[in-house]
Amino acid sequence: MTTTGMTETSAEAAHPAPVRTVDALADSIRAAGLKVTAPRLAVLRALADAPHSTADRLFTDVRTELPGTSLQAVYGVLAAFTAGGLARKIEPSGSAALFERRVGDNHHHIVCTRCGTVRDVDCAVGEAPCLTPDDAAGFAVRAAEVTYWGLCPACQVELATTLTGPPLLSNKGAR
Amino acid sequence: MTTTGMTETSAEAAHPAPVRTVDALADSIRAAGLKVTAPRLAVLRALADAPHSTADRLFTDVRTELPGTSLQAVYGVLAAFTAGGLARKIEPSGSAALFERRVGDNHHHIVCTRCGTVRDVDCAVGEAPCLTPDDAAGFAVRAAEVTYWGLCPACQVELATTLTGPPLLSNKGAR
DNA sequence: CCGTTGTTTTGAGTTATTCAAAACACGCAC
DNA sequence: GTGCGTGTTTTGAATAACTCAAAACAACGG
Repeated sequence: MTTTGMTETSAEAAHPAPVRTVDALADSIRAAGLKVTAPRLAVLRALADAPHSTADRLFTDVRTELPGTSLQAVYGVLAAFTAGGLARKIEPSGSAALFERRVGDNHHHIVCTRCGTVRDVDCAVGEAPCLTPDDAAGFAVRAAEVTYWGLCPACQVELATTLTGPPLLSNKGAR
Repeated sequence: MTTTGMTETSAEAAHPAPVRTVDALADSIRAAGLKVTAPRLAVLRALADAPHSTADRLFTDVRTELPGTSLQAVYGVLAAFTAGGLARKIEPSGSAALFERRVGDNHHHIVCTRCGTVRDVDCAVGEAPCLTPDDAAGFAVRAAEVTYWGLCPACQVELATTLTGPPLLSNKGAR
């Protein structure tokens, strides 16, 4: 655990309400051309509950409902999901990879520099956003990824009140 | 070296011509409030020669002119440079951290999904670019970082001619 | 129900990076 | 110029986050 918890606490409804019933989850897994298995269902549900989670966090979550699961299984499931378009992998600088159920929309992320919390941010520029740099140096651009860095509301408050300014970035498991 | 050569071959003049004379390099190090040492000079010069290099690549480069240098020293130097505003660290998904001499301007990067080459891209939207998302979810935004993904000119050619397609370097968000 | 093929477990390896203690050296004071 | 204090670098080792591979296992089409 190099950096922070980089996860969401709980009630973190994504814009499109995430599917949670077992059969709905199973359906989306099947729809991605994958076999439906217990670990996959568990990971997908954990992902619905806590977007922007690390593999490790998902592993812990999954273990509570499916104790026999291995970490490698979680990595495998996430790789399959990512390849199948069921999930998206993001890798903010300084943190382990985070996963979220992919919405197909192209949204971006804002990361708190202090506590590591991640939130979704809709693309300001509409559909294909910053997708066209002025000079792409001859590259055929396929995708653009924007990461915003800043202070989350909670950390703003903490910094404002706590004039005794100690922490700043890389605080431990402050969930 | 998990991925590819994530570096620049050679003649890769950054927009503002990089400083290369020993005393100029020394000056900028001093200006950052750091002691001038041989490893630091070597790393800074290597960085001028090959922007977007990994610590390991810089280590190799530095070794040719300063054989006694340790990898940890390079990491230390880069950390000091980054903290002192002499260099910038970028971490494209799937690759080790890359370093470049920071220009203070806010430019972004385009990464080839096939060979890993990185180029600078000026911000299309002017000074403070995509810095203001519509809804920042209450975050105090401090910075925005854009990463473009696509095919570099060379790889476009290779893919076009080599119809025998054994391509693709663990392709990222190619959607 | 059965076999095939895709998954998961088990066990081990790798890479990029960080930590810590001791040797060293830059550059200011004298 | 020389000595010294503090910042650097070397040396040595540890860690986090993944990845690889072989064997056990289980979905699901027939």
